[in-house]
Amino acid sequence: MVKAKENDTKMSRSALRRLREKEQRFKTILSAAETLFARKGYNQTSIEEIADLAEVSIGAVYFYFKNKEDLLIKLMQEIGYYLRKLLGEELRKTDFSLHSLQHIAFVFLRDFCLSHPEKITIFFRESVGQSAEVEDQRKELFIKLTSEIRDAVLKISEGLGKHFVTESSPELIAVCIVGIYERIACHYLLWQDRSEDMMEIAGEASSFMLGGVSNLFSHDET
Amino acid sequence: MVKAKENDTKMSRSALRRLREKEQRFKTILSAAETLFARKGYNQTSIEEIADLAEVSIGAVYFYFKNKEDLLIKLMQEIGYYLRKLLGEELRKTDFSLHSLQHIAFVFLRDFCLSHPEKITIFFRESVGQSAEVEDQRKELFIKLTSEIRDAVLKISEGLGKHFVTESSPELIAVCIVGIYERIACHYLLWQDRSEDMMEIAGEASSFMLGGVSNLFSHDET
Amino acid sequence: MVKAKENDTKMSRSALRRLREKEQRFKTILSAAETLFARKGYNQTSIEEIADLAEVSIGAVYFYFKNKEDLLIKLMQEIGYYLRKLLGEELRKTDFSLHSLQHIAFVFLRDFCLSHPEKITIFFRESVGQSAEVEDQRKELFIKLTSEIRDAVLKISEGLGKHFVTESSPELIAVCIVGIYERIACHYLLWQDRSEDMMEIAGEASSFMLGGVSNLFSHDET
Amino acid sequence: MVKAKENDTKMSRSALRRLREKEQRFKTILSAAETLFARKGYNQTSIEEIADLAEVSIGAVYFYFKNKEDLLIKLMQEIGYYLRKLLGEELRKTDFSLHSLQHIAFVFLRDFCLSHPEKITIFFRESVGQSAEVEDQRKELFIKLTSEIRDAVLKISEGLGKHFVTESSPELIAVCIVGIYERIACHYLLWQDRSEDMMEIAGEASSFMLGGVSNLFSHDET
DNA sequence: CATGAATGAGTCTTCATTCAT
DNA sequence: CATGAATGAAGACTCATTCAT
Repeated sequence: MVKAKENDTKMSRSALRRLREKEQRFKTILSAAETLFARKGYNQTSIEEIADLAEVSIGAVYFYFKNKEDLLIKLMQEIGYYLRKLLGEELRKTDFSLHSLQHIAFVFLRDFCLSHPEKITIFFRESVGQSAEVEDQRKELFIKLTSEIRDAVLKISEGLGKHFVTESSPELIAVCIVGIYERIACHYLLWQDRSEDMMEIAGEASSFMLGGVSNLFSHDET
Repeated sequence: MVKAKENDTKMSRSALRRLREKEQRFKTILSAAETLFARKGYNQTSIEEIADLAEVSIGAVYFYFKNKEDLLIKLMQEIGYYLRKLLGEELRKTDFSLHSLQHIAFVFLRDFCLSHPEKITIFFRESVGQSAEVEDQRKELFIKLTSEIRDAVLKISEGLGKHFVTESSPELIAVCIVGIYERIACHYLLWQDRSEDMMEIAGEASSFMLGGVSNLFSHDET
Repeated sequence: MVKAKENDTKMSRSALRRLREKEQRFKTILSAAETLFARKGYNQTSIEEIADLAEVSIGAVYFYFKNKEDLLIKLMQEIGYYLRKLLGEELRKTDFSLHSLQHIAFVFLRDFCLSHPEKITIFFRESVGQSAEVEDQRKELFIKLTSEIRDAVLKISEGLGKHFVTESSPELIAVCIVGIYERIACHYLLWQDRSEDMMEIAGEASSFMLGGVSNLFSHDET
Repeated sequence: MVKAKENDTKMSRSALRRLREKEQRFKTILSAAETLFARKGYNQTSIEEIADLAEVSIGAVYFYFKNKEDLLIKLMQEIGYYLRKLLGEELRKTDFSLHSLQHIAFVFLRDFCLSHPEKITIFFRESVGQSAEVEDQRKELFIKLTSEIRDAVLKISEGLGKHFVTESSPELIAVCIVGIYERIACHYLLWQDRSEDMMEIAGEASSFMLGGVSNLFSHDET
């Protein structure tokens, strides 16, 4: 009995280790893909190159991922998960003032864009125009982000005791905010390397954003 | 002499006709590429399909265009030329009031996005992440658009006798405006088909934009 | 000694159980292969699928069978063994009249073809044109079957006190008989599903067969 | 006018030559595939090998044939066309006596099997068990052959003023005949090389066949 | 100039087989 | 013995591009 128990523990240990190793492999391959997709572009990267960088065989890539497209989709999911977790944490801490919107935008630029240039490259460039499935993934993530920002905007307005000019204003505001920060990331980080000026840019951008939001508050109360 | 002249005239006539035919061919092929790139995607479209749709031979495509990438670049140039002409005309008519900014945005959505869905598909999706050269073309167009908007914003501020908080504000404002309208086009036209609501959306979007611009006006002047 | 004996008995018991289990495993895997080869085709079936259906690991398949080809060969051997046992039993019961030939054919169609559609699929279709070794196996089985039928035909002719036109007639007769029943199985069972009409078909087929055999009896005696 | 006509003729000439060359290419590639499929087997032959033997590029193979399977299907069609033309000519010449059946069988063995060993290899071995589409092609050809023989048998019986035991007898007879000659071809040509004895075998085989046919004639007529 | 047949490098993908645990 | 992750050779197939006619 005792021995069996010991065996059990032993097996569970080695099984756990195997599981950990599998996850590690998965991550290593995904990370290699991320690096190469960002560096050379999705279409210009071959599975063989990914396998080489991850120091595994071609077959291993296909053991962990259905095909090349799957790598990109999984990468998008990971990016989406990371980004939404990051912003979600900030949203949860928020005091529902306009200031908190500024803070979230700031976090997006500093902790996502500046810290993970490969991720924005993939999200804003390499995942565009590849295939219907990837496009769906992209669209879904954008829509989720937009609706989360819309909800935050709505809550902030409630916190301020204000209404918007129309019912659909919060969504439009969210779309505008997403657009602003997407373009800032592309313009100042992917195209020009203005990393050092980013915090200054972020400041003005949040002024712009807040001006935009304020302008859609309804004035017909009290 | 006379004969030569006759010949000259003759040649010039047929030469002109040939020239016209050549231009026509060029346009037909480019138009076929536009249609297919927008419908099936750049990577999923083969030269043969383009030749078929344009009712020319594969060789003809290569006579008028260096390679497949060249088709996309020429298409981007055409789109860029068209868009800048469209916006340029509006900018020239402007009275340099904030209202004129609204008008330009309106024209962009109505006369470009709504009227040419294939063009925005190519510009905002199919031309992304393809190759360094296409990316450069995209970047260049974006930067030109941005700087034109920046100049307009600057002139408007001068017209209003106002300054911006920093010297780089006009550029940032332009980046934000471009971002807002790019995302609106993607979100409401490529992803959701909200063509009918577009004018309403345009109204709120311009409110947002104007609020953003106003918020970056410097307040330290008498 | 006693203890050793006890141990021996013990080992022999568990060894027997193990042996039984091993045989069971072997059969389970072979049966899974049979099912899948018949359903999806040999080339379209992967070892993994066989392992899955047999509820064993890929490694287990390779423990019991040298390689994929070996599975097919073992399957052919099993089919051959089964078929020859079936026909052999009938041949042993025979009274060496022409009637017994009829009976054997009948047994072939009813107890082999109708009862084991997967076996005829593999024997008449999936084992064809795969590899030299499989082809050899097929050939060997066909030749054994043919020579058994030849021997039966010979004995029957002796029983009837007749000779054949040439010495090689019995073999040719056997070849013809095998061909007739192979094609009947393919035509009426694999291609058309005429299972219900099979017994009627069998009747006429045996008339044909007997007519063929009779026609090769030599007439130059007494 | 005259010149135009000349030009026309010229173009038509070179166009014709091109057309001939295209057909030639097609045949060369198909012939290379036939040789290799028969020699090494369908699965063991790569497109590259076919291209090499035909002295064309891999791309050329794909220009003329949709894919590897298409090569096999086209080959089967060609074989089927050839075989049916061969037998059809004989059937047309027939005097609708039992003797003509013998003749057709003889032609099949001599002019098809003996003269085109690669064709029977592909038809009786390499086209078996490859894919649903190839199997359909095979089946269709077999069924056409069978029904042609059935019709011939029917006409012969009419010529002899005889009936068969059942309405479906002619079809069964055709199935048996096809089976007999298929197996003879496999047994004596593909497996054993009994080419020299073929004519002798053919003689006995036709005796067998005729015996079989006669045995299915109905006896209940005056 | 126009044609479209021909090229062949480049990639993805499969899967039988192995072997460390 | 059993497992199943890992291997990597092999092959089908694509398609942008060229060039002889």
